[in-house]
Amino acid sequence: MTIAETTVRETGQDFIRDIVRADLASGRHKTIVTRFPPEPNGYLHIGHAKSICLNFGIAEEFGGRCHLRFDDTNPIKEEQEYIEAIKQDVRWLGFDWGEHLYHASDYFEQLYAWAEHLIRAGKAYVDDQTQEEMRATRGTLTEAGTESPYRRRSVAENLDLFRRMRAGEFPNGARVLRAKIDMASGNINLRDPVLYRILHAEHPRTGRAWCIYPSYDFAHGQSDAIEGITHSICTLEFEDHRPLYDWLLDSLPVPSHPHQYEFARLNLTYTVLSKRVLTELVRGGHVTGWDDPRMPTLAGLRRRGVPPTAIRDFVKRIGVAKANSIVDMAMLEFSIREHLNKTARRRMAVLRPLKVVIENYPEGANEEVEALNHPDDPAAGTRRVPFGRELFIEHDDFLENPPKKFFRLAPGREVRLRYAYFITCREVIKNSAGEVTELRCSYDPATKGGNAPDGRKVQATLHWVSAKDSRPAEVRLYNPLFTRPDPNAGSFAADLNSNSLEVLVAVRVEPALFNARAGEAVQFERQGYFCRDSDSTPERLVFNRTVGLRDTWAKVGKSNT
RNA sequence: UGGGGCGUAGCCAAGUGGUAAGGCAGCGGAUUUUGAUUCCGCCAUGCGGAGGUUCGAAUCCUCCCGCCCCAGCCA
Repeated sequence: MTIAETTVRETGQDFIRDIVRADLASGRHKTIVTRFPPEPNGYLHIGHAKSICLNFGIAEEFGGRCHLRFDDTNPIKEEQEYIEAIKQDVRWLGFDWGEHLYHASDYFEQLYAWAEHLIRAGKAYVDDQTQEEMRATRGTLTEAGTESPYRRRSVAENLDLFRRMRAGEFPNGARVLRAKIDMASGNINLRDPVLYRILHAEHPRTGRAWCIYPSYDFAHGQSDAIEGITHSICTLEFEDHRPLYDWLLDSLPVPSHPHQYEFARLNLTYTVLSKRVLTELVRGGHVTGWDDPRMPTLAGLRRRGVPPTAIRDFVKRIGVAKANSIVDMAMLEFSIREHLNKTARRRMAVLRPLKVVIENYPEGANEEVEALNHPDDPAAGTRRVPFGRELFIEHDDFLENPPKKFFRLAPGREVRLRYAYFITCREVIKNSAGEVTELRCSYDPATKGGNAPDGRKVQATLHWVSAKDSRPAEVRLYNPLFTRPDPNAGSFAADLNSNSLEVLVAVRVEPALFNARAGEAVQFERQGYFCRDSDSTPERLVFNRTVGLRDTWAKVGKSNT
């Protein structure tokens, strides 16, 4: 493959970018304008990240622009809190809408005028049927619907009624404005869809100015047209709304006629990406909030320590297509580890401490060893780590009766303490329950720094902390929120993982971690990537495990037992 | 049984008539003061199935099978 071809691949190749490229080449468009149009009724999640990266990414790559537009047409569900959170999350992901921040509600007056235009053209009418009557007359998937008795109202009567709807003369649900299309269409979206409904409700932006609100279908395409969007990209479930999208634009004196393209939304194993379910997880107290580190929300991923670049890399890797799919969580984890491996400073922390006393180490001696901050990046420098007669090592790193391929500490066996000395286990101390509580070891002063002058080798290198110089901390380990790779969104409660949070309260961390900054990723050597949680106080450090390291031994160990 | 889509490896995904990219996972091996990282190698005689067209088919045609979406005054 030539360098040129490689470059093309790197920019990301998918059917939408193919269309954009072709539209540019043919001169159909001079500049590309896309938009990311969230409804402010919840927090953004990683599925939205796919859409954000697609829309802003295309704008970036082709020298166009991408608008951030809040699709705020349903005041009952929307809140200002969500608007602010969404803006923060898009920025965090690394995208900038510049001056192009819009709201569908900015266009309410224009949209209203276009509704009257449709009425005058005989293409819309006020329907007095109840919601139940409308449902009954819509027909079914296989049978045509029947026309409303109000469908043949005069233009004058429709106009009068619609104006009175706007004026607030009628209660919620009394009447709607409907497009007059085709009650027998195979496409149910074309069976006289509702364009406006009466909603006496406070809107986060327009307050009480309106008591009728446009439906998604009436607002979306026209908003696109007003903003000069060239490519209106949405998910697959809107595919059969496209004929309606086009019908409206063709029927109205809009300034442009954008085109809608659909792609498959993201699904992730062991995860649910449905705003309804995420909202229920929060409201039902199954998680601590929208930013709970177990949540697939951008706020949750951020708090967990996932870098935005890892999310962008992940999105690039999964591609954009029209086939429904479920992406393996391992792909996301790979992108996170890949980024963190390059950037995170290395530190030592013992998650489940086991005391080690070095019997031949001088009582009361003070010593520090020099440790690398990053093994592959000399520029990251080194730090001093206090060593001492009493240490903690990981409980998992000792086994009294080690199986065949266990390389770590065992009675009589010698291992290396990273950056320090070789030690040998001399004695195992147990409590009355027979549990190992302490190890008595000896060290070889000649191995300082971690190498034996006589060239002898050890099979394992362990992380450790000094007992008196380390501090206690809390560590939160996260597991998937769901027990099944494909949890049922309809009855998610049954698939909830009761072990999604594991709290370790007796963790010991080295001094370099005492001042860890919130949001700064560190690697706890041999454990994984962590970051200080916002729950931390000066007295009590709390760390989140972002993701563990790949653990080949865990697999070997499992198949061994 | 209506309309709209989609089926390429365990999971994503390129491919648009010239003989199946890439990534993740997995499996071997080398290096290693993280059982990490890094590096090397392996992993679809096959593209939902059956026919057909063609010198040649994942790509074109026919029929069949499977999966997803649509019957909100949600988006």
